[in-house]
Amino acid sequence: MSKKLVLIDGHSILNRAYYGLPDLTNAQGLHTNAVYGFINIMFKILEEEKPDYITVAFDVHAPTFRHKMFEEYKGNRKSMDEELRQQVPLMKKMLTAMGVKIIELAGYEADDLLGTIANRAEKEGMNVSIISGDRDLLQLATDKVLIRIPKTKRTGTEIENYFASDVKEAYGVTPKEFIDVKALQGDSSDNFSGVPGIGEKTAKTLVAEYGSIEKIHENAAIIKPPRASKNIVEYWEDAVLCKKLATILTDAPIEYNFEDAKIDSISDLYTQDAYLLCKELEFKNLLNRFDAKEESFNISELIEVVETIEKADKIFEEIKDKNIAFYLVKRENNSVGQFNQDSNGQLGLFDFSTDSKEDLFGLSLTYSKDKVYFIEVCNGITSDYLRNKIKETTANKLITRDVKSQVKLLEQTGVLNPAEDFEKYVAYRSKFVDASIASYLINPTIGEYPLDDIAKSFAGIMIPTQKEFFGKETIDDMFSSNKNKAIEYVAYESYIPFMANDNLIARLQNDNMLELFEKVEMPLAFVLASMEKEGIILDAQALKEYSSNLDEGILKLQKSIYEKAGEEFNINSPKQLGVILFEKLALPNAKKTKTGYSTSADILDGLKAQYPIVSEILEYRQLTKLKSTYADGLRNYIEEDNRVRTTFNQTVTATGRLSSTEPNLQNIPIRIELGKQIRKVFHAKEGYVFVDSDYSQIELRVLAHLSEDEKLIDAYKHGKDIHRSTASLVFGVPFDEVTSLQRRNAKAVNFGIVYGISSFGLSKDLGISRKDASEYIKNYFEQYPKIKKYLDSCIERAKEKKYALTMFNRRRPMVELESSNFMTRQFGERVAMNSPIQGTAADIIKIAMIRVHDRIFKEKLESRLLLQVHDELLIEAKESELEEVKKILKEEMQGAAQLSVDLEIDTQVGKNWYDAH
DNA sequence: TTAATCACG
DNA sequence: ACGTACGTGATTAAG
Repeated sequence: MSKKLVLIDGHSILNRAYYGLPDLTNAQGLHTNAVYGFINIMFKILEEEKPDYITVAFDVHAPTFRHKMFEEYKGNRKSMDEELRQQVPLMKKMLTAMGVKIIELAGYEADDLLGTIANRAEKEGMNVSIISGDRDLLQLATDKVLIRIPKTKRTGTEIENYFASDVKEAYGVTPKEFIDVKALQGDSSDNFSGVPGIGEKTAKTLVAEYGSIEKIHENAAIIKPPRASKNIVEYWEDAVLCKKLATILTDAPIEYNFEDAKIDSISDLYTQDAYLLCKELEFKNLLNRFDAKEESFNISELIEVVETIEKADKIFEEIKDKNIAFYLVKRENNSVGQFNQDSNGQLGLFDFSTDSKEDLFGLSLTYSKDKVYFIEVCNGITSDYLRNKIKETTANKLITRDVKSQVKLLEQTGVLNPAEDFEKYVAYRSKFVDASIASYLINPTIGEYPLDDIAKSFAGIMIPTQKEFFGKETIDDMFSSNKNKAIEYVAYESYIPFMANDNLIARLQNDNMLELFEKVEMPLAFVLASMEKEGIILDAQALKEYSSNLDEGILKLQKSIYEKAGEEFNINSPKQLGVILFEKLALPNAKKTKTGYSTSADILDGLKAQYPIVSEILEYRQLTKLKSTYADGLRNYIEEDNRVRTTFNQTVTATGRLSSTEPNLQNIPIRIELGKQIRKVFHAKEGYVFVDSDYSQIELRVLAHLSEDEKLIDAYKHGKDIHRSTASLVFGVPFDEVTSLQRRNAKAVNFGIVYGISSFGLSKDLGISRKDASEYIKNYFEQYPKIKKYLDSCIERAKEKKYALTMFNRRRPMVELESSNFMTRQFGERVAMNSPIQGTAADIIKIAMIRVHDRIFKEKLESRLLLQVHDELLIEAKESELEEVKKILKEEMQGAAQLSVDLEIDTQVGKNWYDAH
């Protein structure tokens, strides 16, 4: 049987894959989509054809012979995207790792090499498949050489196949004649124009009839249409050149030995090197193909289930000052309780009733690389026994994942009270290492750090994702349906952090973030655990009344809007609303979004003065927002002790800020009075008051410090109104004569500076022309030259280092700055300016939180930190401790960082959050 | 699940 | 000529 050769047009397929797939990047920010797509196409072909030989041809970047001839024609050939360019060497590396033969030759395009090798192979009696996205290659088709063009469709990759007969059938000309067609017709992508007046159709007809441009030329006198007849003579020299350009060489002087391209089976490609590279590039799906090659890692061989207290005791005794990794496995159903539903299906109060005294399934414990213990809650091994053993252990480090949840489980019964022995608490706290927080610091732009990612990136171990492992089952389900499998997964929970630890710490050290990790993020997790456990009182009754009051207004507005619209529709649907406003009522200034008209507040704002229906819609939106998100939304989170407990997420934001979910207590209304009223339902418990402190303009102060701009520093040192001071400088008026409009504009400029200013953004915010906005910015930078210099340096440094940096060495990887897309690059520049400022402010308040929290415990106070809202801390303070708490907030918030300007805070006290802010 | 909108710093 | 302010999360509609 004849042998089979697969030839791949490297750049063409890489290009196809690049444009056919969404942008993919790995944790290091390498773009990988083209490589990924290429490999998928290649394996699909290989599996289908099972060839004996495989070779990939690439263009050489130096100008090639044919390319040189094109040069004058190809002046505007589009340069390759940076994201794609980066992937060319990566692709070659991957192919080399897989042992796939690569050919390239200076002076020749990949086409020429493909043509040449195909020609030689055919002469040796082989069958050849050429894989390319480029139809020019159709000229190479014969009855032994198959041209295959992959098309990426929604349903997957489909491939068009052409032997010589198929070319004839599809295009009406033979492969050789195909060249002549192209010579006449020209090629816009290669940018040569062919013979004027001859397009696709005429070219095909003529070539089909006469067979070549030479024959057409000979018969020029009699061919139709007349303009073709005339032009073929007039532009004959061009036509000849075009034919030469369009002809793919089949005799390039390439050294090539078929034996070098030989593969015995597809599995030859699954090498260890390729495996490691796929792992580095995070090609998860591809890794499955390597299963056979991979030395299989099977955790079940390492697991020992411990079911007696004697054995458990012995294990804990063995631990001296080793590192251990642990993970307490919670019973979801029992420990959390559940919401009751009322007759309307509304979620109501929280039910804490539970059948079992035990809230844990057990403890997953690792302290060496070849053993994982699962100590099960049974036979006298209680949940509290496990908690106490962890708390009392003399281990050096306590490695875990999601330390905040683990700490909350450990403190369930309040065994370790920081107030009892503060020093002991701090020593205990400093032992913890959280693998997810470490991963977050190393790359904060991912937002989630599942165990399988940590395993892959830092322990070099492939494990299933949680979803792959559990599917739709919960851990509780699995413990009852397939206990061994459940134990297998929770074994990973301690084993992976244990195995990843050294790499994580080394990486943090290498990136100068070990101090940030140990002194800020890890202690902060304990502070957050305490805050989450405390919760905050919400008055459900008051909330209900507030909601009913909103209902009245909403109904009224709804009725009036329907009347003015002349029909009933869903006001909440931007789609329906857009049609009513901009089609039925024909309002001006319609702006399109992807799906219809934009009905956002900034569009509607411009129309509300002329159209009463618009202001009613805006008001309706306000009221329904307040009702659904806040009045009714918050009510569902009230637990039976009247408190709401948010979750603070420490590993989501790219800048280092916290976020708050379920419910989000960082976006409670304040800007509009009606919304602000909601804060009255957040109140302090009996005998306590709220003390609320917020940093005054922390981001601008951070900017003053980082930029060392004397004028800004000076203004703060003299306690000047900063926006007025900016207005005075930017608009060139004496400080005392600044108008309120000037001050407002200056304030917007100051905000803009922090966001990474653009004239467009500023003009939109202020409703002024872009020209005026540019003028403001220009003046600003003239007055504050060091700020300009500083912001420029942020971009420069980010470009050089590929990350932005805060004062406390927090990093934000920056991939946008290298983008080929203008918009993305601009965004990258704004981010490079904003991240150090927003991030440093985030660092400072985190430090402040730890200091405040620790002072409270050191002084054995009963006041507690409840909430953080980016630049604000809310404390529930015992009335008798009020003065001390105010003192603590002032000292610890102001002392959190030493800047060249003082950190100032504003503090207010009140029985509820409305009065305290 | 995604897009649009709007609440906060 | 491009088409944007930085960082979040919840709700709703609609595919």
